Amino acid sequence: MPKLSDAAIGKRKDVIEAAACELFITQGFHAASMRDIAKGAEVSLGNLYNYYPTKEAIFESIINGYVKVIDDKLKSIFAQIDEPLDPENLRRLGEMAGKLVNEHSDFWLLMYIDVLEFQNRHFRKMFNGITDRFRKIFAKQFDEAAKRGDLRTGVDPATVFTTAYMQFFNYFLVEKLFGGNRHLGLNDEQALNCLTKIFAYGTLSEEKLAKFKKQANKAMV
Amino acid sequence: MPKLSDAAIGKRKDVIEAAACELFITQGFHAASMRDIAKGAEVSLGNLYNYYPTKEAIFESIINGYVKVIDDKLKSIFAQIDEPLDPENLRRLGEMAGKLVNEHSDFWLLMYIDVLEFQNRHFRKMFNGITDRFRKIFAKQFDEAAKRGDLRTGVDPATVFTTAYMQFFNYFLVEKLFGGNRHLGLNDEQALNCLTKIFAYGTLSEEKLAKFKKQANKAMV
DNA sequence: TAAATAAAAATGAACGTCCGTTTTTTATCA
DNA sequence: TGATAAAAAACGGACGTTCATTTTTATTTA
Repeated sequence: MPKLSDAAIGKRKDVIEAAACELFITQGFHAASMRDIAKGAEVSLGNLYNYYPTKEAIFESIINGYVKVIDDKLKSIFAQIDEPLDPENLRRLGEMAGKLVNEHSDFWLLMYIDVLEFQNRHFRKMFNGITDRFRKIFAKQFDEAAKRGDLRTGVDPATVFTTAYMQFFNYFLVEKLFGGNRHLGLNDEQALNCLTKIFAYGTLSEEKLAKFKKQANKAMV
Repeated sequence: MPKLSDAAIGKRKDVIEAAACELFITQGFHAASMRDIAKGAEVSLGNLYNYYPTKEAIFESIINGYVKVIDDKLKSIFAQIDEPLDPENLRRLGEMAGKLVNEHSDFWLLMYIDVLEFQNRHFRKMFNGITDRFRKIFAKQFDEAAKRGDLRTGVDPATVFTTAYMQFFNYFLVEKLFGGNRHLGLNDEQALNCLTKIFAYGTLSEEKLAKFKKQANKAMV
């Protein structure tokens, strides 16, 4: 048999990784067996080793692929946010965080596996210097907001944005994976409004808030 | 051999659970073997089954014990907070959350095991109705704060408090378990100040804030 | 065009080890 | 001695990985 095309190999790997991921996130890394992965991917046990040297290599490949997917989604989210400190945009950030969590909760389950079984070796970089990354992404907007005096004195826009970002993700993760079940006593819509409000009032200057109140939609205020 | 005293049995169980916990949190539930648990506890493999019917029973016993410990610590934390919406007290809540996370990160690792391998069966109750629990705990204070007009209009004190509570824990968990390493670009002290500030400004009425500013310590404003 | 070739891919049995649990044996002390 | 605890041995099965073998198919040859 001649060598398979890269595309064919890639396709097969996708099938294997989909099966493996499903097992990893439902039972953990060690509890998922190579036999079950093979069965799920409709590949023979031995053939798995033509595609990956070890079980851990499958795990790593899944993560690397997923990190790219999520990174891209995040980039597209940030690209949609022209004015990161505007309450309406903050709220949209929250909305999109919710969508991401609900559509890709696997990603965070893999992260918990990594925390537990690999000391978060594969995901550490996601949190490292996250504030500075936001500072770069929104450098222009943060700068202009500061010049305009949009922010309360002593408030660093990048830190605030990161805090809001983390809070949104944490809210939806608790709801989705930890059995929160309306843990704030609100539905998602209301919770988003509430969180956005806290961050808006918590970080914007009185002048900016006044401006915003004028044009705000009712649900927000 | 005569029957062991309950105290002796309890002591032995503590040793077994300590060894098991150590293994669970470093490698996950399935990767930790009964043989290693026995070795760690200096008990024979077979003898483990005189104390626990199954491996999962060990896990459950660890969790039940830990939940009690953490619940007690939380209760004592809340007992120290006479005025939950006062910025200084919010900050102290954050401090104590940090201490709890750093001293008992095992607890959250066990929670991640539970999320992964048991759909969070054993921990769900921790998040269920958490806001309403705070509403009860601080019923008097929230009521009086509302009467005094301490809060911005439309802000529910219990929700706000829960939000702050979650944010503090999440901050320290990211730092401790997810490789955050000053992910807000601040040290813990500064991060606490920043988070407290956001929540204070985000939720307190202008009058209350003015009052607070007068007597605030410098670091906070 | 059809058969032969050969390298790659796929297979599944086999390996040695370890798993959770059970059973049997031994030790202990009123 | 007799009940109980502890240790040891044994159980069947599952684990990740290896490997000799078979199957597959693009290319070469006739």
